[in-house]
Amino acid sequence: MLVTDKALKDVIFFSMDQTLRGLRAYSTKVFLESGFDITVDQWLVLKRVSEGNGTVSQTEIAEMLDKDAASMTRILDILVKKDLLFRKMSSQDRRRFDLVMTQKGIEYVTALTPIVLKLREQALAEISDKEIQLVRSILEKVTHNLSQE
Amino acid sequence: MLVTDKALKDVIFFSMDQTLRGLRAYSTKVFLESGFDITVDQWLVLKRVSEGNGTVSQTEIAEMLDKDAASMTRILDILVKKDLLFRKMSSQDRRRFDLVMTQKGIEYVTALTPIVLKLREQALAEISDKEIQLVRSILEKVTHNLSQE
DNA sequence: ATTTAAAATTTGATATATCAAATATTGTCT
DNA sequence: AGACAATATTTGATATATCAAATTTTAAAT
Repeated sequence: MLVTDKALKDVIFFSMDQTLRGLRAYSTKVFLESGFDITVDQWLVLKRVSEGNGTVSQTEIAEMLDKDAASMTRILDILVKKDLLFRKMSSQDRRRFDLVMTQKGIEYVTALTPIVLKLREQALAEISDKEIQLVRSILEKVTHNLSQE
Repeated sequence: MLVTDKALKDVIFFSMDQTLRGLRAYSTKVFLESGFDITVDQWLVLKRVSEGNGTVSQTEIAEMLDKDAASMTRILDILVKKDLLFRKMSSQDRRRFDLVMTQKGIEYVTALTPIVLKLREQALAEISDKEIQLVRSILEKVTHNLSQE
């Protein structure tokens, strides 16, 4: 039974995208209001760098975040320009850079981490772990469905 | 009880984003392999135009798709350049353009509509309507949670 | 009828994603 | 050692998103 055309609002992927865009916009706004001029993507990168301070390369961060190497170069350029981290050439492998936090970068991570946790809590209020698990299993099914031939 | 830091893969919003990006990339690939050089965003716009052929403005399409007017201008520029639609000045309101399909645009929509339905079916295989409803209700909760103060 | 406010579209600036091509450096193979 | 493949990063082109400012036209208010 071929489903006929649906209104966009009934397409679950459209709703997902809308919700995510809303969360992204809201988070950026909260960051800004808290005094931190940083986007969500920049935050994700900064946080991963801070977790492996001085030991992770651009490629490694890109893999963790499922991002393109080219995007990573550009996001890092911005974080460097904002004086939140810097590139240090690896002594073992001169192709790669180890990413190192600046003092300001560390302050950002220290201050933003609890803010991000609170944001997440707010977004997931009244939603049980069981429900989240269900959503996760559905996402996994979708990914699996697309990888099949 | 303040949740401590989580690995990214355990953050449900990250997983959602990953799944959506995968679906988007897969769809674009299928479009291309089917002989249609069009992105998912361009498709969404073209489809909405076709549904109100000659009677909808840029702002109206932008609202339906929850997009910025500036983005809409640029996506339409591309669709015009690809000869899939054109802008016709409205006789009632000279500020606005009515969007009109070209023959080629109509052919694209005719051919792509069943492809998109099949993609959606594939992505949602083995997922029940009940599960989709649950995901939808959770997305609504999230959106609601963010709009509260 | 003027002034003023609102609406539709565009444009410029900045951020991000993806793909392909280019560079520099390592690793591997024989 | 020398050739060739693989890896890390960068750069250019194109697509999209968001914000702010500008333009044109219409609507509203006095």
